[in-house]
Amino acid sequence: MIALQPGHETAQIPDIVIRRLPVYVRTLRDLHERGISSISSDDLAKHIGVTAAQIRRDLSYFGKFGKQGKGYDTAYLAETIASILGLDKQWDVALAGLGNLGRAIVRYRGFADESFNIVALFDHFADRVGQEVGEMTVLPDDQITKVIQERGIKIGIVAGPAAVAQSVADQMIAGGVQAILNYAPVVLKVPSGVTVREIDPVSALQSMTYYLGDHGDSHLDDQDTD
Amino acid sequence: MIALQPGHETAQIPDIVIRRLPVYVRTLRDLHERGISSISSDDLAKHIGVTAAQIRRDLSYFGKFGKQGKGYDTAYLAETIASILGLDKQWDVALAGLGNLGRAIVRYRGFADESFNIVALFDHFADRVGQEVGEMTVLPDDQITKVIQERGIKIGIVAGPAAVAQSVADQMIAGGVQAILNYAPVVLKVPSGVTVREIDPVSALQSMTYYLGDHGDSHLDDQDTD
DNA sequence: CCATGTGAATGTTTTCACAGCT
DNA sequence: AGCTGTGAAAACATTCACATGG
Repeated sequence: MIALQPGHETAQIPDIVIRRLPVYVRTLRDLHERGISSISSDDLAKHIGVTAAQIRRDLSYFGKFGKQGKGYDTAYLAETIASILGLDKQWDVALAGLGNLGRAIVRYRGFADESFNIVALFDHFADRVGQEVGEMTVLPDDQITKVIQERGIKIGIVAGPAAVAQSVADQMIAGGVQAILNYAPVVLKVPSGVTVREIDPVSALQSMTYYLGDHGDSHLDDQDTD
Repeated sequence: MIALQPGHETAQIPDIVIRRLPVYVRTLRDLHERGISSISSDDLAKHIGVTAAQIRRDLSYFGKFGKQGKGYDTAYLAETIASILGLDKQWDVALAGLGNLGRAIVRYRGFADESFNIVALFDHFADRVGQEVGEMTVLPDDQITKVIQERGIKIGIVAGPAAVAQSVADQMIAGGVQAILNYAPVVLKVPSGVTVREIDPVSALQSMTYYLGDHGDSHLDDQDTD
């Protein structure tokens, strides 16, 4: 993790800015891989589908990364933002809930490639405990707190049904988890100091149907980042 | 779909409000099922994890649904909002991309329960074409436009890899799709009139790691609805 | 001359606070 | 007495527009 530049350490950075940074990293890495070593905020904005002013403003919270008249070095900026986010290390992740969704998440290679290793699996239901998934053994819920604490895991994924999601989250937090990715269709209550992001495809679909009616025109090119 | 009350037909309602409505519907239906027939904005806010003023303001875009001194009728409000969103009918959905993720989505019962039926499957890769998934035959990409048009499908799910996502989306849109749920880690370019919501768990995780560093305190109980 | 970084302006969203209805 | 619905205020986010530096 790099040091922020002087005058930036204490600024309170809006969460909405933080949520856009991963998309910048992904896009900049892609540009770099395609042989583009430098890019203006204008061109980057076109790739991402936001405004150039927004990119410049977002970056200004962290320092000065561009060269006037030239633009940004794609490789340097990608790895600088990645470092600000803490993506220059691998993070251990615990996952609870091994139904269809949980298994698909364990099989998914995208997390490991992007700084996250799922290293512990839990399930509420006895018939799943002891099963092997992705070379790991599924443990019972009552071990969540202990295992997370022992291994120093800071990130949890909740993939089980709504009815057990809060209890699982509570046990993860008791073990020291400070970030939860929640796939359950329920709003988790967490103490301050814990960040939650919801993955809610059903709500996403249900909100889009509004624009399929005879209401107002749709006209949004929404770029939700979750 | 119910008629909006007079004076509300033409108001331009913020998308951020629309995106919160599914959570209101879900919570109100749950309260109703648990035998709670009436609730104040204050109590509803506590259940959802937002402020009471926000709920009242959000609802005010659509009409007056409460009884002063009493609160809201849970069943009535749930079905009224559902109707505003267009959830009082089932919507046909086309899905492209039948890797692990796509198969998990087809198997997932949550969509069908919440107004969405996946009725057509497509894949770019020849070895998946012709396979049976969830009692449907996987069709090749070059049939996307035709089948969507013939069946009048308005909603698409893009579950394939980033490299083919834009091309698949373009073909869906050519067939008449106006709403896309995008699981691919790429920003889709779509014409005005088409709504896109991103499902991006990797970005969600990557943004939370920011708060696990020695930056500012985490303090957010984020309620992302996508 | 080009494109950043940023004050200032604008636009949007949330919250306050209370008049008014039941 | 309790709680809604909503003007007005405050907070927040985006965009403009330009001085500045390479």
